[in-house]
Amino acid sequence: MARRLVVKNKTLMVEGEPNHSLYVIVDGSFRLSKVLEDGRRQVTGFLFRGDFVGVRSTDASAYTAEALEDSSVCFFPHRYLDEIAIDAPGVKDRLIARGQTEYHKAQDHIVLLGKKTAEERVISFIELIGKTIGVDDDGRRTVPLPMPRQDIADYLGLRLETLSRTLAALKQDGRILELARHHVVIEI
Amino acid sequence: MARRLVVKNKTLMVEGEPNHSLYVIVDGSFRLSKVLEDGRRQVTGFLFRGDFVGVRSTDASAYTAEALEDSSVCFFPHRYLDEIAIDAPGVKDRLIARGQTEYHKAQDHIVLLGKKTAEERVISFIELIGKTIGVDDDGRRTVPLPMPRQDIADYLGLRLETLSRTLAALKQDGRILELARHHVVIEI
DNA sequence: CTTCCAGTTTGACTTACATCAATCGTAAAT
DNA sequence: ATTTACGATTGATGTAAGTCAAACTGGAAG
Repeated sequence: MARRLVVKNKTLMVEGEPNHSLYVIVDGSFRLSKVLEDGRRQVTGFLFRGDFVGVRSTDASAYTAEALEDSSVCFFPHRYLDEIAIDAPGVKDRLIARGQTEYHKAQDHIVLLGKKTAEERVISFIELIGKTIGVDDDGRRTVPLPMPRQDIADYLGLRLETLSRTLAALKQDGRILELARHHVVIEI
Repeated sequence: MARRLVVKNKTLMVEGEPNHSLYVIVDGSFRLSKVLEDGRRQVTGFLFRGDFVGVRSTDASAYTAEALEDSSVCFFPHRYLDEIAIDAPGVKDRLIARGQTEYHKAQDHIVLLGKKTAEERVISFIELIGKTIGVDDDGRRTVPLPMPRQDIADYLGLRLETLSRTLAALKQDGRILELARHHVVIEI
């Protein structure tokens, strides 16, 4: 099981370029994104400790994966993975299960983008990140936001000004207890 | 390989209810959707001949799958599928590959909802459906639209009035050659 | 400690799409 | 052949979010 360190803003995988390894995030966080020809960027997801990326070998990755902070990953070249799978039959079942999990997350993202208002999107986002990497203490949950506002806006399909105003409004009426650049605190 | 007929508007699988079979669409078409508690509905995808649904056994399906027209499917209960997979080792690889394909389609949908204008969404939709079930003839592609306008609007994250106006505008400036309830014709 | 500056927030104004409300078209029922 | 009814279209108006622009902030560098 080889390890690799990925420093902040470096890519693990680039949209359109080949990738022949499966990665598991051991520590840190990543942003997944796709860009349209004219440069508009959509952030399609964030990865944290325990998440997978690169489940299939491909000559043209569907998205770019970039480190939001200095991070470390485990990687398995697919050609070795096939050998492992022969000895450990459960591996493929777990890859299928993982793929379904990712697909279901994508579907939730689709619902968020298709049907929710700006306020609902921001609340859903905080809850989503909070569930994954939030830290609970005394009825309060501190939700780290390792990504810049522009990334959150691009994930939520909002302009960053709208995101900023929405966060301010949520703080204003007490639905966010504490609001800072790299974290928010909410009630559980 | 058991067959099953599904008449128009009947469900193959219901959000929140258990499902223990893998289905392959043999003929016809299906709509995948999820609803929020307040009834807002997001159509997350459409399935056509050759598509899979129900890749994993689950006690709570992530979405509802309904027939857009009288359709037929092949189904494999997962408990039999495991036996098949032992004899045919390639099966699981194909399921993993199929899962990735679905995930990539979901990512394209996310980009559409997050970054595209109403006009771009409608054009992307027609091209997407056209690639899958369009019929080409003499430089023209007839794209069947087996689903009602409301389904298309819910897929594109638009109101149906906006969809209708956008289609009319595309017809107006010749980007759609022919526009009818159940099909459009475009240049290839 | 002070300056710098990218990231963020706030303000003023605009717009794309939503909403509300008729009206139209067409395929099925009488 | 006429009526019905539901899906689709069109029209008038409203609004959430976008755009453009200026001001603020807090960590990094000197």
